[in-house]
Amino acid sequence: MNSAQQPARTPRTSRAAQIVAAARDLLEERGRDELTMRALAERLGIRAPSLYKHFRNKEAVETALVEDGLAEMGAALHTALRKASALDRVPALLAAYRRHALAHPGLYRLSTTGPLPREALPDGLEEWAGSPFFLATEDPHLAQALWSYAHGMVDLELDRRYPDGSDLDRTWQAGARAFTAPGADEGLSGRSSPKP
Amino acid sequence: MNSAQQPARTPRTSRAAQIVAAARDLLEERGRDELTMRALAERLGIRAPSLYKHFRNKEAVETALVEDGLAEMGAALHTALRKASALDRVPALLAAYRRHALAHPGLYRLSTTGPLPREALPDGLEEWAGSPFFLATEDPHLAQALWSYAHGMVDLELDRRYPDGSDLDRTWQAGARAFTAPGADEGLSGRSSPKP
DNA sequence: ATTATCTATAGATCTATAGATAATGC
DNA sequence: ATTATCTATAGATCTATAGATAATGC
Repeated sequence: MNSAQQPARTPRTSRAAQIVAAARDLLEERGRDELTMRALAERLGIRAPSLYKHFRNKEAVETALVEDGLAEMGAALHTALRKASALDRVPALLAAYRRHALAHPGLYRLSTTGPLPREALPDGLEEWAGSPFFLATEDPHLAQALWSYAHGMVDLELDRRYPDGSDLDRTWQAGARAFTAPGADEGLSGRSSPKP
Repeated sequence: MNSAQQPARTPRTSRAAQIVAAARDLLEERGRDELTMRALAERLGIRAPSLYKHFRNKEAVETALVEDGLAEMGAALHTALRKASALDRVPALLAAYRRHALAHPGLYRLSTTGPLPREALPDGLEEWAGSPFFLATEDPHLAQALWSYAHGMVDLELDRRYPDGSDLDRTWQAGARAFTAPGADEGLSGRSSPKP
């Protein structure tokens, strides 16, 4: 299981890094639909066609953002696990997941919605980002379920799907309890082992 | 808790119903971005401006689809609960949720993604559709967590975010076990009660 | 009479390429 | 020399309104 090093990142020229930074600001401030090549250029004080000297197309800009999103979420989760006591791994992981996602909702959405451009991402990044869930539980299927739970909570919270007055802190707690209850970890003893 | 009658639906002229049916086919066959007023008209053999005699705008067509999506998911879940034995409620509910969502992925996505047009939906429909989760567990917070789990699983499955070779049947089982493990239901005795 | 449809069109976008010009690095 | 930027523009869309014409219901 990959808990060690973060995989190597795709190199970026400094101009490309500036463009990605501006794209990210735009994404967080104005949302995904308004992340257009025109708006991005305008924010950088250049004309849209100039962007194409740095990125092949719009998708390449988005892929760079997805890469950042996965890497940063992975870093947040690995850090949370490292700091947690052995008994508190699941709640610590969930808290870090929620905090990170809500702090960067645009990037979270971009990197968790729709098809993942796996060919264009660094090898191992996706697995590394998800591996904390597999380190926090015994059974890999339970790990996938836990990850799905965290994603579902964040997704619904970002979309304001919970009724007004919901006490989401307590809902997160209830989920954490379910995933750590005695017996949650048991059952079919892990025959097949899904990866993150 | 609203487990009884499905709330009254918004009335539709027969032509409006045909338009919604065509919109739904388009949504399932070609996806959300390709659900345009032009494509919809073309599928019906008319010109796009004619649609505006039946729906105020595109959003109104989408709201009608969301209404159908919630009502049908609610019906599927209520039926599943009704048929399940008292001990099997959680797994039965999860199985029905998954089956229904995967059978109508376009509609599922449309009705669970982005802001919900609550003002334009029938009163009580959203609550009724979600109430089965609250009937399947004791603690309302656990119910919200269970709902979130189901949504997260479906969302990631539809987006093919699980690694190749994942045995999702077992992942669903692991989650169901977690939410029914002894102790999952316990903890803070329900002080505040979120609604579905 | 009323309703459904049509044509024509306004008004907004977007992504991306081609080729010219300005700025920078050796 | 090479790289970054610019202007100009092709080529696709979309949603929605206005006003004319055809179809339908009393």
